This record gives sequence, C-alpha cells and structure tokens, in this order.
Amino acid sequence: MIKILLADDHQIMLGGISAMLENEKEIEVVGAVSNGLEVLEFIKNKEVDVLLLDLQMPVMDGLETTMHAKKLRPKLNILMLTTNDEGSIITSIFKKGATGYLLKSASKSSLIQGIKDAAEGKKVLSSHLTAIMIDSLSEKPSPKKGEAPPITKRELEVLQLIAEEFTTQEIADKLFVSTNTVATHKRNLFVKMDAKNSVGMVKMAIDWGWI
Amino acid sequence: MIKILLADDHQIMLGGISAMLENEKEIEVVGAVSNGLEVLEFIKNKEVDVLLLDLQMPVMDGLETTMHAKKLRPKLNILMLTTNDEGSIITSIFKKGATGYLLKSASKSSLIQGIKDAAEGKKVLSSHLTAIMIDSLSEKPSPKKGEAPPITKRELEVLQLIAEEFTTQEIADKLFVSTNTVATHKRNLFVKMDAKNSVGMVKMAIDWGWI
DNA sequence: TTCAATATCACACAATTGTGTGAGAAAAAC
DNA sequence: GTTTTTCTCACACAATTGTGTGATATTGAA
Repeated sequence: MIKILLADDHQIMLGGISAMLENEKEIEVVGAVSNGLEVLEFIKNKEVDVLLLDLQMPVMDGLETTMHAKKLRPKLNILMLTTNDEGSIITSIFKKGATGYLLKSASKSSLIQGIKDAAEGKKVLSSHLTAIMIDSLSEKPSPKKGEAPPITKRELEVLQLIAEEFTTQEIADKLFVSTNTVATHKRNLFVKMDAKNSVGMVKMAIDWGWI
Repeated sequence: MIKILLADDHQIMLGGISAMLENEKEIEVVGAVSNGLEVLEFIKNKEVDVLLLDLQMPVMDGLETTMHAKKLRPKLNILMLTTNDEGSIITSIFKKGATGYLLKSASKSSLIQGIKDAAEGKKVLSSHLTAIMIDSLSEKPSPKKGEAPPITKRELEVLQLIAEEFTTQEIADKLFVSTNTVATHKRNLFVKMDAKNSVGMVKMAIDWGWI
C-alpha cells in the first residue's frame, strides 16, 4: 500500500487526482493540502511514501517545499506536477531532490504508473518534458547575448587567479610582474567582459567554462 | 537521404555500424573517421546531416569535437555514442550542443530511429541514460566536501546581491538597512563560508545552487 | 522564561580594488 | 617590414572592501 500526500492550491486538482486514484488498491491518499507549509507540517507527524507536489503554489512553492521536505525526510519520494511551459526550471526540480515530474495533463494510467515507480525510487519523467529540459541545458553556454569576448592568454591567467581568491599583490607575485601590470590586465578585462567588478567577471568566467 | 559521418577510434565499431545501416535506403554513410580532428576536417569540405560521434576518442574526444563542429556547422545534428558508465557528463553533451545520445549497445532499430529523429533535429535520448543524467544533476549541489554551511535568510539575500555585482552601498539601499549592517552580514558570511573575499563566496554560492 | 541565534547599527582604520592617463618593449598579424 | 596587439610598468587617487570591537532589539527554540 503506497501512502500518498497530495499538494495543490487548486481544490479541483486535488479532487480530480483523488478520484483518479480512488479505485487503486495499492495506492492510498492519506492527505491533501494546499501549500508547502502544510506539506511540511503533515510529513512531520505522518507516514508518507510519495508526495505529489504542484510546482506552482502560494506561500511555499514546489521547489522550496522539495528542498525542505527532503531535509526532513530524505527518503521521501517526490513527484512534481507541472504544466508544459515550465521547462527551464526542470533541472532545478532534480537538483533540489525530486524523484520525478509528471505533466498535469497526464493520463490516469501514467499517473498511477508514475506513482508506483516513484514509490520504488525510480526516476519518473515524461519524455516531452525531458526534451524541454535538455533544451534549457543547451541554451546555457551563452547566458548573455552573443559570444564570449576574446581574452588574451595573460588576461585569462589573471582572471583564473582572481577566481581563486588571490589579491592583486599575490597574483603579481605569482606571475612575476608588478601589481600595476595585473591592475592593467584587470582593467582591460572589465572593459572586454563588461563587468562591474571581479565578482561579475568570475561569474562570467564560470558561465563560459573558463574556470 | 540522410548523410551520416561516423567517428569512432575502434574499427570494429565503425564496421558494425556501417553494416547495420547498409540496407537502409534513407541513410547513407558518407564517411568513417577515427578521431575528432578528422571529423572537423571532413565536415569542412563535405555535406553531412548527422554526425555519429563516439564520446571517448583519442586526440580530440566527443565533447570537444561537438563544440568545435557546432561552431563550424551550427545546424549539424550530432548523436553521441556512449557506454552506460558515463552518466556524469551527459549534461555536458547537451551543453556543448549535441542533439542526443545513444547507448553503444542500442539495437539496430533504435539506432536507425535515433538517426532519423536526429536528422529532423529531434532530441534523442535513451530513458536509461536520462535517469543517470538526472542522478548526476541531483548530486550536484554538494560538489565540495561536506555540507553547505547554514546561512540565514538575510545573509542569503546579501550574498545573492553581491553575486549580482552590487556594492555594499547599493545592497544597503535595496534592503533598507545601513551599510554597516550589510558589512556585518558579509563579515559573518566570510566566517561561515570560509572565504577570503566576495569572489570566493559567490563561487561557493554557485556550487551550492544558491544563485 | 531563559538562552542562542538573528538582525540591526556605529566608528574607525587598514587593505584592496578600481580608474584615469600615459608610455615603452616585445610578439603576432598583416 | 610595418602595423596592431599584447604585455609590461608608473603614479596618483577615489571608491570599495574587509576587520576589529562593541552594542541593542527581536525572535524562536529549549
């Protein structure tokens, strides 16, 4: 018997899912709540095998709820319910520790199968959403418009050392040049990378795979 | 007619794939090379619709090849061939611009279907490898040893604003507190995160998925 | 209720970063 | 073989960051 907790801010959704699962002998809906905080309250006291979680909720959304719920009950299996226009955050779902995701428009059979898979800890994914997720991954390399700016070899060295938390003085020592030189390299980097400060440059360097 | 280029450092693999595709009327193998450099040479001069690329190759591996090939021919569809023990880098495959991946142990029919899908630009994925990929995503949050330090809500806000290249003064204005307060939060962050400067904190924040 | 953690602020001061301007030598590109 | 880019350095100065020390009010947990 798989114990399920439903979480969705739309009563109709809760009702619909409950109805879908009503005749399933292996599945028992042990609760239905309408936001993340209530989820956390619920699982503190009661046993739950699978959490069916709406991504969009007031007070505490699915993502945050997943994070907190996983801390409370690391072995809890969480299935995220999404619409198909939320592809860009699907990777986050898994980073936070969810077991899988289902489309809200999923059929009864795929819902039930998904729950059973999740209960066993299997990853649950709709191929449709997976494709969207991959799209969002491939879009990553160029976070800003256009190409990575052309950086010289020396500038890259300086940038990498900045990323390693070295001061200008320390970088100068490592490269056997004066601090003025390092400062000039940084100055040029700021212009090329259009960054306000070292933090900005390092972030971009990470985005572009330079560190 | 889909024009295919094969790239694998194992002659047997090349032979095997060629044989598999021999009787396919819609697919034509226009070349077979054994490393990434040869791939780039090939696609410079000749027309190719789909590139079937081994992930592990000498001289230039599949990942690097994908990156360069995509620069040369942005519309080229690349299918990566992998064994099932390389899950952790599957996300990189897509980040570099590949269209999909196939298991080397794939059946003839799934290979052919995969190629046809790829030729149309469709994402190609084996559900098995997708699960591995997602595992590697969920593992990401703690790349360094140990746990992420406990940061308060306010400290997180400050940290996120630092990452957005705001100065202490600007952060203070945004949060309606004094610069002294922001400085104190930063001070505490330095201790908690064991960072030397803001750059270090932002790097860790990225590692831990806080920004 | 008491205690620990959080969030707030002040003042002072050293260290570091970022900017403006100018310039010479070496290496690479043309 | 000339031109451009890269790498180097200097000096000065404003802005920002990071540190040390101490203090008060609020909150939430024990």
